[in-house]
Amino acid sequence: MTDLMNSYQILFSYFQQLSGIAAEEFDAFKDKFVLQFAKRKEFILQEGRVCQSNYFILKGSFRMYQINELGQEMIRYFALENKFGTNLTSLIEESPSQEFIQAIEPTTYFKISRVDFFNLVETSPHVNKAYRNILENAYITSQKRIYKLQGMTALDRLKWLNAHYPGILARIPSKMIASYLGITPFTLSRLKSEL
Amino acid sequence: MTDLMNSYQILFSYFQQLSGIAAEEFDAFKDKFVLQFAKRKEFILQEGRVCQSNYFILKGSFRMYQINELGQEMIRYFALENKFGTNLTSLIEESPSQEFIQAIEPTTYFKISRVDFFNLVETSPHVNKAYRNILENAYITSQKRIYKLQGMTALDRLKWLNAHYPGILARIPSKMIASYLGITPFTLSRLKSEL
DNA sequence: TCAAAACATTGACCTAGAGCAAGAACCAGA
DNA sequence: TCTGGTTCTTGCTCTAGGTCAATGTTTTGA
Repeated sequence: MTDLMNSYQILFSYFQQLSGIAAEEFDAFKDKFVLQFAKRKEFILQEGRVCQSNYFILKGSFRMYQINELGQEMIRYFALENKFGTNLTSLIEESPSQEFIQAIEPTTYFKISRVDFFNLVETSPHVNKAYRNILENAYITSQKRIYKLQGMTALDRLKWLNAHYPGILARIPSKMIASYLGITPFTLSRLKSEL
Repeated sequence: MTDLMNSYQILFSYFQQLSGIAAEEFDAFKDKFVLQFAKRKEFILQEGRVCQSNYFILKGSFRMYQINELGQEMIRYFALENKFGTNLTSLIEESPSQEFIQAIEPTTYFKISRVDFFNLVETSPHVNKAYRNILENAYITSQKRIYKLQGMTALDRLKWLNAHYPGILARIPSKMIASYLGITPFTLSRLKSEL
């Protein structure tokens, strides 16, 4: 099936860039990655459940978010095309997730189970290297986020987001952007006119 | 030298717990870790320089912080005893650090160069595993921090810090705690009476 | 041991951004 | 293509936490 072949090609390119893996090695494990589809607003992971898989977005987007004591959604991350995304904390610790993962748009993605994934990390030096890279980047991204969110005004944070993820304001609903930035949709609406 | 031996013992325990490494393997590379001392307020890393080493605290503490456009210090992390601490972003990317690392108290620590460290990560599966664990925890900690800092009131953040790092309020100067929590020392002073 | 400097507290203000209500514009799906 | 429900905007008001100034309290290093 051409579509699946093509999707594997995209995943292969991803691994190859991060680790220089050879096609033969990739072919040997690629079937651990299962192609999946999610409708708009479909939940991939519910709060309270242990995250069982790692996901690689082919087309569409996921959002990772929590709901706090006051019932407000707090978005931590938008997983866009060509990115792995999961609740790493839950996946690593096998602890109940405090996050939801939800498709924002109709989304095509690969899914690999925790067991298979960490097996690959342990047995394939190339996957190990790619995982290390994913972790390192996840960490770096989250550090940047801490520094950007703290100490900047809401307007500056918005400008930063816009510069860093061009086009995201057009693609993702404003209320989700607001949640990601830690401001209310009201404030965001007012700030957009100042951009 | 007893002191050095003892310090290696502590580092060995650390690695052993995370990876189950054997004493022989540890002994083969332990001399890559060099014992160092820093005076109170001594800088370990200056902003703008590429971070060259990873550090393991034996006694004392480091703080990692940035200075923003308005000249305010923003503390990201307190490295206490028995923890690795460095500017991972700069160390990994070999990019100029945007952070300072400074000893808060007189501090005894191990230092290992980037080259030696990543060599060990590549060649020793046990160190690789320990590094993975460090990265995973760094990531998890920073995720928690994002969720705690956003959406909680300043008082709740303070309570969280106090519960999570018992005794830190007595040990670390208030103005640093305030900076870590993203509030002013004035606000912290007022909040402490509400604890 | 003690002076100078750094740190902490408190009071009186001020402001960025929240909350809420009401209405307008925009979809998604049937 | 229409329609009912989301989403977005805008005005008004309110509050958590910031700023600044004045004063008291620790630290520390010579």
